[in-house]
Amino acid sequence: MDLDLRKLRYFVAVAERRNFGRAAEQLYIAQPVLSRQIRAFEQELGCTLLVRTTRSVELTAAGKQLYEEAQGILAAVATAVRRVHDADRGVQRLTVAFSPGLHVSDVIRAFTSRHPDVETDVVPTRWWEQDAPLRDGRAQVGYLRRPFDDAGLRTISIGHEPRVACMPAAHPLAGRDELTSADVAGERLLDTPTRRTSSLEEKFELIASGHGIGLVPLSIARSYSRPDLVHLPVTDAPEIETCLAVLADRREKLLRDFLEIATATLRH
Amino acid sequence: MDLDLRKLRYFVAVAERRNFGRAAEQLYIAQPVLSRQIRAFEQELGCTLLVRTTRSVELTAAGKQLYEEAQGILAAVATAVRRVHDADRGVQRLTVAFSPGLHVSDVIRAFTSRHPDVETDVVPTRWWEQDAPLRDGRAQVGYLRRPFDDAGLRTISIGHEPRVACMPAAHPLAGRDELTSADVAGERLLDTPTRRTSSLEEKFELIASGHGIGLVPLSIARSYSRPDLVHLPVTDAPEIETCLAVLADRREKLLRDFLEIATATLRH
DNA sequence: CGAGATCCATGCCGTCAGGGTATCAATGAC
DNA sequence: GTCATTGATACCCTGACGGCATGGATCTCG
Repeated sequence: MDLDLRKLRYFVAVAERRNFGRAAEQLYIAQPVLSRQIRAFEQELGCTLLVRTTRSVELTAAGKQLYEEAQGILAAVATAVRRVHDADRGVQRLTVAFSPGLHVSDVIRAFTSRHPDVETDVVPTRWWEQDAPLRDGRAQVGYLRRPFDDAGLRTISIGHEPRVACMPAAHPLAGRDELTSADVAGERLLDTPTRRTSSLEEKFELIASGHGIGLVPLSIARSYSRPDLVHLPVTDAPEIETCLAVLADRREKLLRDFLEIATATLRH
Repeated sequence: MDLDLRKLRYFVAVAERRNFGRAAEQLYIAQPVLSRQIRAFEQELGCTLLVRTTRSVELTAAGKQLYEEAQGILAAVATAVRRVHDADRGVQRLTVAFSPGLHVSDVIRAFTSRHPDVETDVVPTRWWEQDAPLRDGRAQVGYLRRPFDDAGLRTISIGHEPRVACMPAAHPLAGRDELTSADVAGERLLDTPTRRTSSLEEKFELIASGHGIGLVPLSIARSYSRPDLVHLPVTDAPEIETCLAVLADRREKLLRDFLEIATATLRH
């Protein structure tokens, strides 16, 4: 829970050198200090990180895991500090999250041409937690595909796309040219994405293995075409919605500008 | 640089409450302590985070930025601790990075059916730094599309895909049915992805605006089709390669198993 | 096999960061 | 003008972190 970054850095040094003395030297502290700190760290975490003999130091499974996690944490801290300094110098920054298959470059370009001083960045989301980057502060605005967890989010619909029904090639309906929602009403639909059952790809996996049929946006169906699946237009299905989303309590001018530019850009 | 997580938590508490007294109460420390800690934190960072009057506390731009960054950092720390405990209890874990447009579910499924005890996860990469998740420990194996920075990586080619030439609809060659590499030899090619100039989308942007033509994998071309771009097969172009990549010094059995299953799964 | 080298752990000590209490100063409410 | 609220300052104490000296274990080498 309460993890100390200093001790984490110490651990990383030992993990990389596999030698307390050299690590201590590199850290500009005395070796006994390092021994104690690492031991204290292990006690705080409640598990052994290193197997020491007088001749060797090896990582336990927990130690290996921690070493991997440490990379990301320390990198995140470093970029955080840099960005805070940037912000202090007046640099503005906007990060846009986008879900698989969505295109954001038009809007990013329009936005940066209007705000050349603002640092922009994009970050891909995972299909089953599209809202995560917005909620944990990695992004301030998202291009997301419904449905997603929109509690606490303000959303603006920015486009529709036909849904197509996706089913195994061997499915009774697969021979048809097009379907109506009445046709698919009797079928088992795979719609709600959950962590375990469906990344986007796994959704197609489930469909291919006969667990049901899916209604997916046309562009996604096109890019994920597989020989064992067929896609059929559903003539009267409600179109699928693409949204802009921001945290509901955000009111910054920069965000308003982005939303305005984004919605304006869309009507070509 | 050397950021203290305790102080970061303190800052978050104040940022959320916008009140030192309440924040201190929530943190179970005395209010004067909190005042001093925050001030020390500001001095360490070298910039002001909060504007205090006796009646109100407001965030500066730097403070807002830090608050956003803090969310991600503290979340990352929490999951790191959880994963270390899991690893200590013997839970194994494998995270697969995949570049836009690649499909990993077949292999993930095959792998999890062989190793039901192993926690698997996938993480999308950004087009212009496909190797990043491998290098910072967020993933142990990647499904990447060449070219990427493979220094220190071990790669296994797992597939080829035809390249198609992508150019503006107004381009002289756009009327042709297909091209040879001789046709594109005289053209300005946009190939190396760099941070500023090209996310995948921005690459198409550049192409559309006449900065050159691109050679892209067929499946990508299909999913990113736009009215102002045309895609033409290049009959004799070398096919584009999809790779598995792992850090060169990784030799874990789990990784070897994954690579084996992955290569076996691919030859259907 | 014994001497020396190497390496991590332990004991003991000093310093300073972090936490507590008491109190002041500034501001807004009435 | 009085009082409540809130952040800052002053002063003290405890304990974590660092240093040094040294012990104990193991490997190497003659």
